Amino acid sequence: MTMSNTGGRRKPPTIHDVAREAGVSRGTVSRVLNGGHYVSPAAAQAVDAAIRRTGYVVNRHARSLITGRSDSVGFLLTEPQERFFEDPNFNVLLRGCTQALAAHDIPLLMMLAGTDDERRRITRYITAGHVDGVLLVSSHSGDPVAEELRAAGVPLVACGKPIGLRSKVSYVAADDRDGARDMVRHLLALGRRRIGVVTGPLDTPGGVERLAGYREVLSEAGVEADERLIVSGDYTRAGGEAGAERLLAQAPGMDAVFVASDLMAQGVLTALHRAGRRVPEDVAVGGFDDSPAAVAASPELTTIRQPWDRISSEMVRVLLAQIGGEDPAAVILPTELVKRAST
Amino acid sequence: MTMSNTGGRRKPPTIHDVAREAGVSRGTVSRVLNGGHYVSPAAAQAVDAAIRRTGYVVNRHARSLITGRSDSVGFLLTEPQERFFEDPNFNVLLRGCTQALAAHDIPLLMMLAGTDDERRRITRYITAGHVDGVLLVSSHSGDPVAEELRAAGVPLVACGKPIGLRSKVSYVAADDRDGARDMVRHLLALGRRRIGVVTGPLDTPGGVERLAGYREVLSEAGVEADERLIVSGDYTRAGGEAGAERLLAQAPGMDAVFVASDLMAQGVLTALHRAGRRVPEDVAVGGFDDSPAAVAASPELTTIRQPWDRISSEMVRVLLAQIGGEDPAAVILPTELVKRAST
DNA sequence: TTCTCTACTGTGAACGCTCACAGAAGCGGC
DNA sequence: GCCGCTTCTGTGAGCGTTCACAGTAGAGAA
Repeated sequence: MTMSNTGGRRKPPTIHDVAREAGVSRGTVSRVLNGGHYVSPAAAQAVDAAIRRTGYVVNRHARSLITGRSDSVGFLLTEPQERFFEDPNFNVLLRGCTQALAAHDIPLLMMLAGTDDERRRITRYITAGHVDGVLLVSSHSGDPVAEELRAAGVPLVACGKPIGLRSKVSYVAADDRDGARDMVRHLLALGRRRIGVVTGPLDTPGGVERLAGYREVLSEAGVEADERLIVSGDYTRAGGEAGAERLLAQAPGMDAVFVASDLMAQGVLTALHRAGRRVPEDVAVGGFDDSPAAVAASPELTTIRQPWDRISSEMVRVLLAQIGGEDPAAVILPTELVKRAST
Repeated sequence: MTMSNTGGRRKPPTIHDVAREAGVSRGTVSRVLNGGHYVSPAAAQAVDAAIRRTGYVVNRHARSLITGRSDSVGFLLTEPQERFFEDPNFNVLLRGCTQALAAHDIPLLMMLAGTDDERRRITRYITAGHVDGVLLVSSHSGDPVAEELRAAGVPLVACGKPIGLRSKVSYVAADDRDGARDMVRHLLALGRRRIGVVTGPLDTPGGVERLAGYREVLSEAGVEADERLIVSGDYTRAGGEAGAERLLAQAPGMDAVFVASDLMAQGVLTALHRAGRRVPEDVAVGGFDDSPAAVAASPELTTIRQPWDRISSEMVRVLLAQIGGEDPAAVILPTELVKRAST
């Protein structure tokens, strides 16, 4: 009964083959596979050896069919994908989540819900139980998908604090407000007093929180607030450029700018350069993110580093806990001021 | 028999429920689900209605268990992940593949094989039949993983032409050589004659092919070859900078450079600027990729656009064909010259 | 009428696993 | 001896689907 090796794939060994090979029953093999409780050392060893000899790998479909779990997790990206897909942080996050899940032998399923059609398909897919939980990456949080999935009882962890949701949603986020405070304190320590800010979109938690941190520190320091020093941006390079121009027009005496993202900060640098302002001599510029854009800029950007590697591992940790039955949780992680040439 | 809606997930309807609801047998429902052949219009309609009423979604695990297919595909990234994860093209590719697969209702599983450990785990996972096929993104192609998977009979499509593989591997690639030819012809048409080149790594197909295109056009045009005009780079910004410096030292009379990637071209611009050469007046600079770096550069880069969206959709098409039993195939897609300010 | 062919439908078996349960074996205490 | 308890093992059932097969009904041909 020889079988050709080329072309077709050979039928893989089953738990039954392993049991026969090890001289035990299916049940015993299954117990070894799932933690090894109530198995004699001799049996466990025989099974391990048989698994190695036969090259057995568990059939996840058969397992899932009976357990009801899929042992897989969705990585869901909603809404304006362009913004994310150009964001290098997205890559770090994706990689971190994939690796953290791999350590638990859980595959990550990529899901994009840009259009309404996709959103419906994916919601259906998820609520049908094809994944055990969802890692949600959404920009304008307050996402309807999150609400819907939570209502269906799907374990869910968002990246960044969701705002305006009624149901309780787990999330992991960097401490945006504290990062902003650090940056503005740094600018104050350099002797700057007319500090402008280009915020992120104010329907995002990052936009709101970073601005709040800015206001807090200035008010603590007794610097009078000046709304002309505050403009809002959209996290794009062009938005940063436009924001800086507006600031220069409204508040020519500005001696520093806190920009809510590195990409926007690049635009700010361009605009300042064009206006003949030297950085950092005339105007100090602080970014946020510590993205590759920060070191690509000239001068290199002082910025706030978000702990993306920890964010991803925490997201996975919280999600798995929730799948295991624990309650939703929020995790806020500290940021770090990275000093470079622009301040 | 009411059931709490909050908290636990309700047990989903099965094909049996649908059959009962529609007044037909499981077999008929299954036939409707899988193409609807040999089903009367009346029955098909009744089943469709029942599916809608019950909110039935097929249990993929049960299906996979019996069909032996997983109806899922792996997106495998091997080796130096850093290079890829910083490459915006990676994002476009990932998104394109995800969407193209979604159209066939096939989930994409993210797989990273950076370390040897991961490589082993993933090879095992794949050959165990947990995915039906693999989309391979590998830098230094000639990848051992590709060979191993092909040997195991796993359908596989590589992004970019694999080199030095014994087994026959499908691939989809942009026409690197032709793109290079277009760029060099463009530089010649501008009257440039001392045209330098910063190549990609010469163990990658892109590195080899783009250099070949350069040589071809110059020899066709009767321009004498000068090895001092050729330096090799590594696709990084710093590598581009170093390459340009070497070119300026070896061939000061150079009036154009063809750079094998936009990121390197940014470095080239920096070096030229430092050396006091004006772009494009003194030295014209052509890039490759049309990445965001191309428009971020100043002056904006003339470059070669690779059709990433088509590359991803073709990869999926070829892979699905191969899963369907067709032979491995190679697809080469045309590139496009994008003229901007640097030439 | 009868036979054949096509279009359609229902049924049991099987996919590979886990789970619940029953039972065996060993041990100590009465 | 019997009992209970713990540790370990094997067995049958069943998860939700597809597939092969058997069977029915109706149309058309002989």
